[in-house]
Amino acid sequence: MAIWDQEDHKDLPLYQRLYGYIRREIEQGKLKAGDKLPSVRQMAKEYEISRNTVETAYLQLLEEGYLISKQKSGYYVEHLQPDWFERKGSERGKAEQSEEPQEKQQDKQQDKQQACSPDKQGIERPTYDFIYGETDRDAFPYQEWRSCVQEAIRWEETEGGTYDNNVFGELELREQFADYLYRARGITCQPDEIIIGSGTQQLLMVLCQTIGKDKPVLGMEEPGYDRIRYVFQNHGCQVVPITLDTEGMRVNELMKSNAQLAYVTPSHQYPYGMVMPIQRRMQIIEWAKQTGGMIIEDDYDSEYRYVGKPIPALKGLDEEGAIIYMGTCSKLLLPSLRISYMVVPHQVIRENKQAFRQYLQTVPRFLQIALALFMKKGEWDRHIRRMRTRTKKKHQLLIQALQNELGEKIEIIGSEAGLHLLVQVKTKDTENELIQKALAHGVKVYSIQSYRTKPTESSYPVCLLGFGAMPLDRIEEACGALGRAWG
Amino acid sequence: MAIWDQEDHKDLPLYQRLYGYIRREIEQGKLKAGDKLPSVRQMAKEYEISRNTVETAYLQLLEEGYLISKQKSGYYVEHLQPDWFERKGSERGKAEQSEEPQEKQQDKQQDKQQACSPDKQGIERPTYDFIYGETDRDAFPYQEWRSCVQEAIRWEETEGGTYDNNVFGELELREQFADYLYRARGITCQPDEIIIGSGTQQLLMVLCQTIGKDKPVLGMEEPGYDRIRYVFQNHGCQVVPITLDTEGMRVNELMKSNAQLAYVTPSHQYPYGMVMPIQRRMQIIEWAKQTGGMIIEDDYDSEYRYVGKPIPALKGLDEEGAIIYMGTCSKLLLPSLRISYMVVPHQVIRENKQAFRQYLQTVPRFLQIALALFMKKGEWDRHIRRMRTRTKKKHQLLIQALQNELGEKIEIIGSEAGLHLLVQVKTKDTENELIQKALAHGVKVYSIQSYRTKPTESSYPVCLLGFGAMPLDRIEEACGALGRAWG
DNA sequence: GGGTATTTGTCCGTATGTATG
DNA sequence: TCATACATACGGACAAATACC
Repeated sequence: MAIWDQEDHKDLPLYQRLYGYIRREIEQGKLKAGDKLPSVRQMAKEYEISRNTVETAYLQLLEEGYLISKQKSGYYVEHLQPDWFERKGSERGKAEQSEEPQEKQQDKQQDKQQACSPDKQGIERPTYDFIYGETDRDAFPYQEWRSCVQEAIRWEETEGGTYDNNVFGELELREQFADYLYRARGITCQPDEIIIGSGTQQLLMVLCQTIGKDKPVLGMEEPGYDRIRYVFQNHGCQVVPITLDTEGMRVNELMKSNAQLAYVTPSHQYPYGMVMPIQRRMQIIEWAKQTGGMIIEDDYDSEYRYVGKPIPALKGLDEEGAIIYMGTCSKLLLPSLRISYMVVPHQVIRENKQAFRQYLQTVPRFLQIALALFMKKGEWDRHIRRMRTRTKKKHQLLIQALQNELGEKIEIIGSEAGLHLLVQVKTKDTENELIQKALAHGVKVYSIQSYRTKPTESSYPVCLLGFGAMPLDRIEEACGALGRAWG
Repeated sequence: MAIWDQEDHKDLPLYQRLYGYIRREIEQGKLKAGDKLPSVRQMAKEYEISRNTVETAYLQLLEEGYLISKQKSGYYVEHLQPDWFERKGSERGKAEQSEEPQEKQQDKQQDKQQACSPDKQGIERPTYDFIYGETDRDAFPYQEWRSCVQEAIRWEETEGGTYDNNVFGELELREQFADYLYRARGITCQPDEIIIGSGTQQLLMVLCQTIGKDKPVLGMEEPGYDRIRYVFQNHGCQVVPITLDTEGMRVNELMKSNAQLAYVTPSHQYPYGMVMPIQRRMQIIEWAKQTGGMIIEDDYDSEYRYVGKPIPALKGLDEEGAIIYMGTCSKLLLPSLRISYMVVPHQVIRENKQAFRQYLQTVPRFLQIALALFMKKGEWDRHIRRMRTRTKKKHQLLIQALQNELGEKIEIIGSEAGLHLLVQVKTKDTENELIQKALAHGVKVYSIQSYRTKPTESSYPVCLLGFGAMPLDRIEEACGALGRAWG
């Protein structure tokens, strides 16, 4: 692998990548005016590419004035006017500011409503929407899905007896989940420990109304997902915010609280994105052991990891049966499918069986069957692979584009996994101002204020950018607009 | 015969077989990271297939991250992440047995657990099952339903924008419900007063956590549906049982209680089946007016009425906005579809909008669209008529057969509507003995004990017979067996 | 160093069999 | 029976990358 190849788009033609590399070297001053480039033959040999490829790149640079060629001597870097790049940037900056005055009212309304996280009710559609929680519907294998659904309905018509109906969910699907969790997340569990439900909120409601009744104090990451917090609060739980450090939830704080339940996102904290390292994991399990508490692990994001090894679930370390694991199909398939699941330790199920059975299954049966078929046929695994490669590209491109456009002005937080990242902007603007400015340039980014129980003091404002639903080919444009908005 | 063809299923498409072959080669390490694959043309020539077939296979591998492509150079094997799908569930199969030899115990437990209503987990299937809550699947227009589902998925794929997602449910479906409620139930409401949810329990949970928070005392019919009562109780509501007379809930009792909420089934009380006459209806509305209380009207059964005029919903009389109406598709279509809805008065929605929005919609979107299509095409109305005549026949036959077989020994309660009736047996046997005797003759009938908060004193035992799912031509046989069991 | 032929990925339209209504 | 839609399979054409002389 060549040096100039590393960070670039793999799908560009060779000669263009080489061209881009050399151009950047020149623009960044690593190659100075008058420097001699390696000969075409040399370059070709070094990087094991054809001479013609090198030459095409050189010729393009020649045309654009980056190089000059001296006959029978070599290619040399041209003397550039010093402020050339700057001018290019500044002209663009001014051009597009005239767009503001339309949408202000709307957004003020929205702010009031924004007790809750991103609302999809927005009336006017921004040009670029970094929404979180939607998926890339183009990547979804609708064809296979349709055929699975068809097959499932047919199955229910002909073979689906009345009697197999199960409040925990269809056995076939629970078997598939158990198998997947073992293979991909390092969790060993039995199908009868799995409960299926239509969304994490709904499953948490069931938990609150069963095991949660005698555990009314919950420790939750601060900041953390508001829609989760509301569920607990609306059940009369006292939610104790536990702050974060770089390793995730501060278990020391948890220890000092009188919480009997803890809600954590160890694989990829929401929204900050840190991964809980092994020591901290041991520590929180130790907390559960000492206090008899239960841990709720929300693995909402697990399919998306881009660097390093996949992080096994916390649940994989659980030997005491103190962890309830929650997974979802919303991020991988379609959020509108409404299928989630949780793994509840045997003993907990046994002790609360009666309580769990009070609640009817909420996921349509044929849908469960359809998903089980989908998984059985390998479409699930296939889709994971597909989404991972697809999303990885977006992820890389987004980070690169952000750095190109805003460079030193921003810091990117939580960028190894998942479908979102945080951007901290080094500015005196408030978060709201940033969001408004972005919107004025047609870019919608999101606040994380509703994820906090207390407003932030100090430090620079932070915005959330979800890129799961953003088309690959619009990311650069979107970041360009963002650059103009904030630059 | 190609190599990659040997062991594979012959029925798979060519490109998928090639895809699977190459994938296995990579997973087994025969093709290593960085290896170059034969060019599309080479591969095509070698196996005598079209280039595009090869290309399709390569593209799929590309999407899923097994390969990377270098423009005009070739396809290469990607560096795989170490242990994502390595663990093929070999060990897992064995683990499953470690599970206690529980199956049998379970059922003994179950009898005790029957704090909850009929559980569909029963292992041995009785010859005749008067189960309640299932529908006649033979009557369901699967053909039309499949096509609606197909169309809905296709719609979501092509036109289903991200932005119309609505926590209350899809507008199209809410419009259809509003229209139906007006035509069939005498209810005038706006689509934006309707909230869709996956079952009455789930909708009640949302209610409990929103408007129910400051109304913690609920009056409920005694006896009444246990699964409803649990929801309220598990939310910390105090459930005050209000006894019945022949006109339904005794509103006088409700007046004397300090309830701020009342749960009623005025069209067809569950399980006793009486209809609340107009005077009583006025009375309960008056109660709401005086106390500022809210009424929850559960119209679970409304489509099935066999004698006299259809009874309009209580909600139709509501001028104060004090009634929340609940309807469901479980009884008419399939219970496993999990679609219900409620009509919440404008003012209540307004006052609690923020709270309602905390909860994501739980019914899959495509399913909502499918049902909306189903209704739009007139299939819903058609199906209602079909089911009504069909069920009416069953209903008449059942009553006649019961009287033939058991005549004076029994009294039939609540037999003008619905999908179930109660049979009171003039005997010294206990309810449990009756159920056991019936079961010994292959007939399963159900207890209503769990619907009471206090056990019955006095009077003869009562059993519940649901006939919605019982085939017409088996009713007489079933009653014959019941006659032998109890006669 | 230059020119040409070949290989390569990619995009296009088209024909066939099948399932559905 | 006919019409439609769809997945599958095929070959032509093009431009980029490479190989060869």
